[in-house]
Amino acid sequence: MKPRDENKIDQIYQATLKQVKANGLAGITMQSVAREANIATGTLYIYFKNKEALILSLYHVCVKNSAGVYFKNYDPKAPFKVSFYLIWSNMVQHRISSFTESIFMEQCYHSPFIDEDTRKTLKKMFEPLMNLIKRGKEERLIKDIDTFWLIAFLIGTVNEIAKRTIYFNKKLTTEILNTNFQMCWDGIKA
Amino acid sequence: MKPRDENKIDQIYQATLKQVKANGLAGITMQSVAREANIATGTLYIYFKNKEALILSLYHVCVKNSAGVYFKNYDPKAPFKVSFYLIWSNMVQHRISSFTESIFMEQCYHSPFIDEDTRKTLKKMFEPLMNLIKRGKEERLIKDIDTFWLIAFLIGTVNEIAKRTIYFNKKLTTEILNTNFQMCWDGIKA
Amino acid sequence: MKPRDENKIDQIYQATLKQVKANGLAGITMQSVAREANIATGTLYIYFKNKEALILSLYHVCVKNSAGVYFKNYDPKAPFKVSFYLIWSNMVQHRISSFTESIFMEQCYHSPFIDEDTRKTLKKMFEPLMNLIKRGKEERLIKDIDTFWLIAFLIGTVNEIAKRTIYFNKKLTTEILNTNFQMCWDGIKA
Amino acid sequence: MKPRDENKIDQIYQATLKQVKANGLAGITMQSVAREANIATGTLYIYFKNKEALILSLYHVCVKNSAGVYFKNYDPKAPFKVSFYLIWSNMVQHRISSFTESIFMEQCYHSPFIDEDTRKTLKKMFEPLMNLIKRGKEERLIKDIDTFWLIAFLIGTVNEIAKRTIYFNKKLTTEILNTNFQMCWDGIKA
DNA sequence: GATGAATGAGCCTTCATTCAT
DNA sequence: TATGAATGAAGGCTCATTCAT
Repeated sequence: MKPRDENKIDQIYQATLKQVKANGLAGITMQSVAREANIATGTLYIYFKNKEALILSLYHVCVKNSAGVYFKNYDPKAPFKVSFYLIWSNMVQHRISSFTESIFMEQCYHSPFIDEDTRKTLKKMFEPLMNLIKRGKEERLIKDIDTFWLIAFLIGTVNEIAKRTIYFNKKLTTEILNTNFQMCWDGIKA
Repeated sequence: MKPRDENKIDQIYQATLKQVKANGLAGITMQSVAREANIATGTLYIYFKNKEALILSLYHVCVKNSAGVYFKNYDPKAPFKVSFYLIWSNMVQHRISSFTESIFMEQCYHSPFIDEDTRKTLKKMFEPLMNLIKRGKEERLIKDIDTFWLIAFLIGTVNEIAKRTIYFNKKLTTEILNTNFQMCWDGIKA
Repeated sequence: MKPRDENKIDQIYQATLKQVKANGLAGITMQSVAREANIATGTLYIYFKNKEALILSLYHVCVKNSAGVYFKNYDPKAPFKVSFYLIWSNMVQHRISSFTESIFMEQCYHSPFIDEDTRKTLKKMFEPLMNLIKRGKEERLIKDIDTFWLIAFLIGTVNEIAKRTIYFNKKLTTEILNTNFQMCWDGIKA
Repeated sequence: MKPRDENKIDQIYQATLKQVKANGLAGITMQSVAREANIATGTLYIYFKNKEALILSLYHVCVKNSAGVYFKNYDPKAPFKVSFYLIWSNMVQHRISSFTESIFMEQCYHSPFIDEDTRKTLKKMFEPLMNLIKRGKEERLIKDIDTFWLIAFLIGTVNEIAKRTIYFNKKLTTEILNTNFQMCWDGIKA
């Protein structure tokens, strides 16, 4: 299942995301995805075994993409706050620029498509962040709270900032980004 | 004549929520809801015009429920931090205890079932919170940041705490609740 | 199955006819008939065993009504042409004034509701007419053609006059009636 | 790729007509039509948007067919009575040979499937006949009666002859045809 | 008898999947 | 490989009929 026209797979992914954004996960059909991707219905089944495989596969790609972007330019040797700000703002910006993917992932989370196993791989992608947080605690820069909750705090703010930027059609200026970061930092700093 | 069993509506609501939790919004069918509610398929249509009406109606009930609980015991004359803590912990606890409803609302948000209008009514329910935040700023207790982002910060943390409590099967002790509140408060306090 | 409120049966009949006129035989439902008749659905089943029984019963009533009216004031001893004119115009006028019933009967004719037996009873109701025609032939007043076709000719013109009067919203003046009769008479007279 | 089997449309039409003849318009279901046409239910929806579209479409085809046959071999320059006989007997014969279509059209007429517009196009198809009738009046060959009623007379007889030929299983010999025509002609001739 | 809520079989329609070209 | 017509299982919904009140 690795046919030559790799580019066509991306067409299918994009078509799927577009459909999910427009109609929700419940609203996508193989025909509508095919139509959106400008291919025949049957062609979908050359690239993906079935609907579940398509969605699962896209889900994995989205998760991998996220993780990749989150840690872009991350230098484990840079000072803690610099690294933390970098990752935090990477996350915010990626969730905004790839908001369609975020919606898709969110919708998948409780769907029958995603099984428990798939759900857990998500966790592993955040290990670099966990390690950074641990280091912050060791350096006495941030509160001595269970890393689990520190990350919850961090992700929660990131998600909501992204959501609201999109839904309320806000422009996320550097000033606003920094203001939000300030709250987040004040929340975790020792 | 058999009188219309008003409490049957609640049976249907509960059945719907259970199905959504198990299979996602995309996975519910009128038959599965009916089966879960121990009624015939046709009976569903006595109480709700169609599937969309059922979901929309349940959505409204959930939203109304939430707002009601969020501001339970809220006394606008109490000191700011007391009120803020009350509402914040109400939100966390309600989102945990009614997690199924939360999932449902989240899934609805991007579905074709919920229209723009419905989406906006949601906003109004949070006005008491907005007023409290404004008061906090006037009393110089919290940062002078756009209320919009202060609320984003607040809700983001609340959501993620609830999510993780459920998904990772954590017990939310008073200690953990307070630790999380501390982060949130440090984030917004002046 | 002869309950006291005979009047209610007529309500049901009228409601049925009204529904058939509005939506065709395919369009009637027991609930719509009940609603139109201002009774509960269940009540229908007190007066009629089931839907088929209701329709069949109404069909018979309509047929009987027709036959009754067709031969109203008919005196077998009156001169042939007088009798013929009387019956012919009775038929035209009845089919117009009871047009809803005519539609109903026509729609029934090819429906699964009406069986072969029922269909044949219709034939018997026209025996007086057949006898009159035979007499006309004996008196050498009308053509010596198989009575079967003479009646076909007669009924065909009657039906079409009635149909067009209704569909094209014509007013059937005595003049027009007589003009049409003239054609019919010229057609059959010896 | 399997090309769209255009002749399948005719299979569907024939299956529909057969079902209507057997069970009436009220009795047809998409599954029964599909089964009769030896295709899957879903295939019906490739060729017709829905049940209404199928019926409407078939109705139009039937009407067009009729009009085509009615005026077959009609030469406007031929003597009046010749033309009149031609059309009259065309009508009789077509209504008999395509009796299933006739039943279908009749049943449609009062159904919710056929709207007012559709009903009116029917009228236009008879314009050549109307012109012939007018010519007959100008040539003083037929009675000076409103064309509307002359046509009513004509169609009424045609319909009833066809109906009875079928229902009573008669063989329409040339002799019988001519006998009937004689009545019709005597009815309208000046 | 009268009511209308409840039922569930069955209808119309959709859609994941297959298959002939 | 690509196509899209064909399939039929399954979903939303209706409606004849029953039944508790």
